[in-house]
Amino acid sequence: MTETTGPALDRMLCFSLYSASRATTQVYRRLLEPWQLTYPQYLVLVELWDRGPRTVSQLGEGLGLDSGTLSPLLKRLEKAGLVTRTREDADARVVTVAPTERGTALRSEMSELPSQMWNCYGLEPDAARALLAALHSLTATLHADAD
Amino acid sequence: MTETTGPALDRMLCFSLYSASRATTQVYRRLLEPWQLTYPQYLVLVELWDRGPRTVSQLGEGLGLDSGTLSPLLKRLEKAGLVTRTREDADARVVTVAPTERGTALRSEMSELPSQMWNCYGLEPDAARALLAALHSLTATLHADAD
DNA sequence: GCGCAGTGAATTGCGCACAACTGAATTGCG
DNA sequence: CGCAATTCAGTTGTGCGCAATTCACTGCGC
Repeated sequence: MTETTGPALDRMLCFSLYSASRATTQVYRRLLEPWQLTYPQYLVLVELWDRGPRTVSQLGEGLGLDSGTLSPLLKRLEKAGLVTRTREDADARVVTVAPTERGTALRSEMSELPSQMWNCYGLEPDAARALLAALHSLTATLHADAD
Repeated sequence: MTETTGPALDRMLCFSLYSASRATTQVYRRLLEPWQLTYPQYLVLVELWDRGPRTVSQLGEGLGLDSGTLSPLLKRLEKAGLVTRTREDADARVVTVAPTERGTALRSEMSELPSQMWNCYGLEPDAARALLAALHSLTATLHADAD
């Protein structure tokens, strides 16, 4: 039988998401420690590896973050020598972010990371797919609510 | 057919959790606005309503937060007149947090909030239960991994 | 009683998130 | 062309998260 009573927080979906999300970033913190990267910084690199050079807006679109979060984060990645930030000639408002050679090299250095994470999750492929789909759908619904 | 390719971030469970979690707190931000409460502050109140006065450690246990997060947060709740913080006579290291009359009154004022959230999620009861269970299990697994 | 390891909360420092704002650059419209 | 509206990145300010440290207090052994 599934619990329908019990601690209030355990019945709140928001709290389950919040807890699960923080639990994953804690695992990432450990895995990313050798590269001195934070989890959001890693996400930016994943996006750059996956899609190539991106403007700040495009990164914001992909990650759901605004310039208030990205600008300082990208500055730190630049300082770490992992990305370059170049203002476009054609439109001087736009800054394009591209991985440096070192930034690109990390892709293969870190290639085991995703499978390490899946091991940590300990989910069957079907369960993983179902959870992924449920979360995408939920996020889409919530973003739609926001209008 | 389910996508097995596509944007890298969309295949990462961590990112789905991160996105979904931020999407829920954004909805909460809007719903909590009338009371000028943040989502973590609301969680503290829920815990106090559910379990009665709690020490800082107990709150930390329940929410998975440490004193570094809770101490300033509780100070803000105290300043807002929603909780009291009293150092125990029996053990002066311990601080007990209790809702004030106003803090308790909020419980009924905000009683519609949970169902409003469930409406936003737009999930069938079965789907909601399944998601909740999957997330609890995942969080437990990840916490176990951390050892 | 005295010292001392251990505990509980608070503080410090850093990096997100996010709202609000700024300022430069561009677009579009008359 | 001229200029107002828009766009893009960056800045500022607040509040988490979390590691590391501090500080007061407790309890234990002697």
